Amino acid sequence: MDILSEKEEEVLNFINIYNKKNGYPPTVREICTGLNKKSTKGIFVHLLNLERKGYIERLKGLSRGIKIKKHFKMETISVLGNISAGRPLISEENIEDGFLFPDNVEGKFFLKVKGDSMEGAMIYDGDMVLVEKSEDVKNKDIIVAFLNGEFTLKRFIVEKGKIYLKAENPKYPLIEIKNGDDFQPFGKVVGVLKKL
Amino acid sequence: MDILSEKEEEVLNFINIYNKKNGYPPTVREICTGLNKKSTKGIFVHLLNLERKGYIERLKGLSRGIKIKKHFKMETISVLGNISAGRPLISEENIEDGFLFPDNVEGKFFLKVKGDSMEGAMIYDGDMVLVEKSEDVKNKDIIVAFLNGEFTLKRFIVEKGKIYLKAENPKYPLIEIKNGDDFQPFGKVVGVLKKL
DNA sequence: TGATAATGTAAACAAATGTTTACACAGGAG
DNA sequence: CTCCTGTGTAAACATTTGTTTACATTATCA
Repeated sequence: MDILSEKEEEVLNFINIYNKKNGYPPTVREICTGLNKKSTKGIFVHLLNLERKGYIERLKGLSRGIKIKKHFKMETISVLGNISAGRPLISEENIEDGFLFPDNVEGKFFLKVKGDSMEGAMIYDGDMVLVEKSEDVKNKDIIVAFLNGEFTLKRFIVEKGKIYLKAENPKYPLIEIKNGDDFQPFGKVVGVLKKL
Repeated sequence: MDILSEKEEEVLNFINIYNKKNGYPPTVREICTGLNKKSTKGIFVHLLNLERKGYIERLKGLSRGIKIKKHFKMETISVLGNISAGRPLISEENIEDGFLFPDNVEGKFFLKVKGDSMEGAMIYDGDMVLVEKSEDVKNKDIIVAFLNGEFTLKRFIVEKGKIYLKAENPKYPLIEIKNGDDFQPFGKVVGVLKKL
């Protein structure tokens, strides 16, 4: 990735902070006043450079049309279950197999765990698992998957050409994925959040 | 809080989803096309109502000047340590007493724990504690505090009129806060995120 | 030093966008 | 039915804002 000039760095940083504070990106003029510039020209050039170097994306012509590329953005993670007004994105209808399941959020998000099937992996009832949406799961990952009409949280096991879903609790049987099964990995668990 | 009409609910929801997906709020016209309306008038009225009822804040005249009030917004939490370009908000200078410490984020955020002083509370080296910024801490809360020039993570204990900071590990002594101490609670730990 | 690039000021232009006006239509309340 | 409210279309208007042009200033470097 191309290196940034001091000014470009300053601009990128300002956008990041502004975004964080206000919930939307600044206009070119807002960046100017924020950085004590009297003309938009310089900032405009910096924005072009930041785009050329791959740090941001510009939606040409649109107001506040600045998107900081994922890697250079202060990261945020969606927290579910907090939509208390409007038609909830996480509704009762989306509770499948003990999980609160989102239907609209990209990237990482939390799911609330119900049940004791993963206690062996230190994941307990009421914990929030941090899931990274991805269909590319590897052997021994703990994954969220869609299996025969239900969502489930299990460890993904590949052994001797066979695929298994394993609960980390001896109470529950090992599940083998067979040819006729409707199996679709949804994402992998990358963290566990315990509420205190 | 005033109740919303079906249409208003629809608009609020659209804004929330749009915001989540794009990182900035929609324009009035974008809401229109999103909800299959050919005129901006209806949506504009809904926005006025949403503001009057306290669900959103409007920055009059500004493009994309819609802020969803905290309680009605899909919540996001800041994750530190991911600022990999620009002048980092979390810099080496901010690592105090084993914590990555933010200097710019409001509300809740994660701090990375270094050390074993809170193992008794299931908080281990490398975990991320979710901290809610607040100077109002209660007895037995696990808190982040500034004590005599350093930040520290301890359990806050009030007993017989005395204040103590207690490490959840017998290796470390109980600390009593005395009159001359420079003690300032910074926030309370409301969760622990373990990376898998 | 002098050339060149980077950065900035000032001003103008065009597009995007918030806001308003005029009017239409449907449904409910009196 | 008639009035009122909520919602909508269509169109115009004013401001905000991205973009461009012309030129000045500053920094860098051979």
